[in-house]
Amino acid sequence: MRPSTPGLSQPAQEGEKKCLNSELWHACAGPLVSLPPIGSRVVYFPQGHSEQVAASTNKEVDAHIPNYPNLPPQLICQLHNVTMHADAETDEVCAQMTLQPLSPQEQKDVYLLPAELGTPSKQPTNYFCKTLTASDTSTHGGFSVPRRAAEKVFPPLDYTQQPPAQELIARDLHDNEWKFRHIFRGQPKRHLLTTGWSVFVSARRLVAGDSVLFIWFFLRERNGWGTF
Amino acid sequence: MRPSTPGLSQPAQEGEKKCLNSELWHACAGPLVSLPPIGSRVVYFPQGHSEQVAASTNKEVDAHIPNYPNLPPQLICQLHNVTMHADAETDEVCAQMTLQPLSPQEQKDVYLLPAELGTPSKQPTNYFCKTLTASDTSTHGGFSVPRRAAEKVFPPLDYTQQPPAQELIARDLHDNEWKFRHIFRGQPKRHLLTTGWSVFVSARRLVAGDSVLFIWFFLRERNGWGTF
DNA sequence: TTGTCGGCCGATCGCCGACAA
DNA sequence: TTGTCGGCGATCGGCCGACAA
Repeated sequence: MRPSTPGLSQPAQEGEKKCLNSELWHACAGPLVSLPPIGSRVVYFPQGHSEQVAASTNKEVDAHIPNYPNLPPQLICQLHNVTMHADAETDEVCAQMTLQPLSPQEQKDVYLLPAELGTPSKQPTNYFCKTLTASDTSTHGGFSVPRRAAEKVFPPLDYTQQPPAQELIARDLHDNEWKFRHIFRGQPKRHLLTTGWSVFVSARRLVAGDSVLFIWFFLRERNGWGTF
Repeated sequence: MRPSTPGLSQPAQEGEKKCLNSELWHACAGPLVSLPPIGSRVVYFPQGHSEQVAASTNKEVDAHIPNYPNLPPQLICQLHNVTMHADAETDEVCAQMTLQPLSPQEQKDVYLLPAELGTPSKQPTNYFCKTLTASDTSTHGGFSVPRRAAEKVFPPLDYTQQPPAQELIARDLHDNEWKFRHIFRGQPKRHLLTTGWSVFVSARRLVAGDSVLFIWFFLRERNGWGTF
């Protein structure tokens, strides 16, 4: 979670769309990350923020990032806005917060409410994560869906058809839409994603070892070998 | 030409390689751009540099770029080093200069030599530039070489062969090597680049309307509709 | 002179079950 | 249960000259 420069913000998303993306965002961020509610008070550490920005942009602090020597080491602020973001390339998630410093008088005015301690993030239960194999990412075929995963998070197939198959429409963190043919075939029978899968692999430049996360019909992919 | 932060520099290239790249760099920069010789004195404008960096990085000056209010509007400097650069994606060229401010006494010590006025850049004559057509960039075929261009800048073909053909090895601004099959065929006869051309087009993500510039056996491509 | 196209052939893609780990 | 492979049909890439602008 990388809070960005105070004072810059983007319009918040609203309605059902926000709820859905919020769940996907939290699934990617993991159970240890919780966001404070809007209106609550938070502590801002200018020095830590400055160092973090320097580290993440590979620039020297003194050369490119202004530091304000007369700022106190920590500032009590009120949280005005939170927006969730994800890197277009890697799907790394971060949150952007608009903070307003409180005057000493304002700090005294309000007591720390228990609600401001932050609510633990709600983790989705209907999801599965798989590390991609060489066969999954090769151009030779599609994606092998682990059986329990398919039964848990995909819509049920009509097993009276031969073979049972359906079209899945998934949406990633950036609201891009992906279509996959989901089929149950072979001997022994197994779940596969065929048509549409290779487009996704090449578009997101996935390689063996990367992971994909499916939540209901939403998905994201993640680079590297990390686990949830 | 975008001079970068003073005080940062990279090792200069030497020998024949530098000469070749220097010529290619000047061909891309155009006839209006000339570089001052090393050791000469130049005037540095901190305010203009700061604004230019802000514009090119789309950031606000006051938010991310330190300005030094007690700097004079212009600084007489001595040029210690010049290195030529090109954007890895677009081949946009720029030069990086190491400048050292001169003390008032040092400024008096030397007279402005005529040599310091800068030598006009030497433009290559053996080159050609072509704006890519739909056929040039489609996957259906190769690249149509304008006849006069082929005769002027490509090595002469052996017309006793049937058809006359040869392998061209070209090197771009970044010292990447590209191989093309150059053939003279068809009715009426014309020069074409076939094998190897599509690899170049997809690697540099060229589309119709982009331009390519060939100099002897060296080449670069340029995005957009600009002309030389 | 050169941009676009149909023809054609080989390479690759991608869906299938076989098979074994 | 699922990762990899051979088989094979469909699609695409890319080289050719025809033709016209």
